[in-house]
Amino acid sequence: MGIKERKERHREDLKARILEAAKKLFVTDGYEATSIRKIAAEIEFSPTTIYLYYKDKTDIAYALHQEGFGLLRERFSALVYVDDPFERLKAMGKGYIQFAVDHPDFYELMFIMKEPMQYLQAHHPEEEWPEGERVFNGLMQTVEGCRAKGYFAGMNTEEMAMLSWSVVHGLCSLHITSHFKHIAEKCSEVAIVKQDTFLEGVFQAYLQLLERMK
Amino acid sequence: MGIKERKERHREDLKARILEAAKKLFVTDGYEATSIRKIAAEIEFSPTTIYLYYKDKTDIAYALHQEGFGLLRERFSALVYVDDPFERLKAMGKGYIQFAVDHPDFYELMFIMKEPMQYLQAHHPEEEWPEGERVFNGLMQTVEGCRAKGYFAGMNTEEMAMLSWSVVHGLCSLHITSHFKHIAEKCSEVAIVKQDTFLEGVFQAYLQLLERMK
DNA sequence: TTTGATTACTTAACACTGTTAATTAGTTTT
DNA sequence: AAAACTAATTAACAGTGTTAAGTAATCAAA
Repeated sequence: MGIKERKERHREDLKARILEAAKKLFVTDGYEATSIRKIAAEIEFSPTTIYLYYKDKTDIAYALHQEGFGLLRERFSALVYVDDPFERLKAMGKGYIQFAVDHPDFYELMFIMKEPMQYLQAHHPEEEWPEGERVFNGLMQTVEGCRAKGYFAGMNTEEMAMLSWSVVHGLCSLHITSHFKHIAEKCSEVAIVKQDTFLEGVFQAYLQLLERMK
Repeated sequence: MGIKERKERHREDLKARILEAAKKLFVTDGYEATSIRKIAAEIEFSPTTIYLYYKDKTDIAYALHQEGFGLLRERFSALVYVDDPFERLKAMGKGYIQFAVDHPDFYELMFIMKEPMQYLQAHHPEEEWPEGERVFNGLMQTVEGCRAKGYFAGMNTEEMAMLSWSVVHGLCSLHITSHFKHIAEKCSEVAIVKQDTFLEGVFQAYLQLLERMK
């Protein structure tokens, strides 16, 4: 029967198919609504089969978190051709925000939720979040490049990189959790029609601050 | 009609007792682990009784969210005596961060989780998050005061206030979700021993940026 | 005073959730 | 052919938020 054929088809990369199904449900319904049983139904397996390939739900969450970082790095990879470090820093910020707007669910899993980070701390205590470090190192290099060109005189590279991240993360985080919306609507009197325009505006204000740091 | 009033008082009392029990469980076990059944057990009532006083769990979440804003405003109320607006802006940032460190669970409910905001949007669509607006207005006034003293020339007040908020929220958010930790530990080579010191350091870096904006 | 309505609360149940133990079917190895 | 190993299953546990239906007690009107 067809059932047997299906079982034969992809048995080796069943782990990959589980993640694929999880991702599909996750991007449409969100993480909380993506249950083990729904994932199992999607790939037409028993719910408990999932546990033969993933330790628990946070394990899947971490795998999706990694997928998200793949998407983010893909976006950032285009920016290596921006020679001027300060221009690159600006472009990274813009790209980061755009990523959060385009993939709010992934962003949530990567930077807002506690789940994957707790999983990491519990199961890989020495590995220290490689995905995050990799991206952060890229940011640090760019900040370092800015300093070499005379920007951010007398400031610590790590702290400056962390500050840059905090600004854009603060914006993205408040945007996704819809805190931003409530405030932005109130400020609409000053010709701020669209929410994204305000988001962009605040980021531009930050760039103005940086611009004066040469 | 004295009886009716007494009954009403009793009713308000029970509603308050439910919230009190919820808060107790919430600060010790966190929001997710605070179940309706546990709250009910705490006040020795049936679980369904909760629903006679609160619409659903998000209703309780919003009430706790309001409690949190009470604590935050309490903290901010001491800062009205800081006359210089720029000093007050700095003090507000420091106070905000300290609040997040002292009450991470409340902070999460107020600024990180989607739940209470979604509840607000669903049940009070026109009220527009009064707690948030009230605090944000205080921030805007302070920024306006800074501008009056020559700071932030040529910059929009709303955007500048939003930027200030985003910076500290970004820091607090990444701190609470323990993203910060993983990065901070990596940067420990540069004599950054404690996590809070790094948190403070990044905030100081932001203040340095602002300082040069006069 | 008795009847009927209202109030405050409870019990029972639904439809889920993540997760584990025990069990079956199928394939290898001995 | 028997034993061992593997992959997937069924059944079950302990919990979740939430709703419908039922039960006592209290109140107002006849």
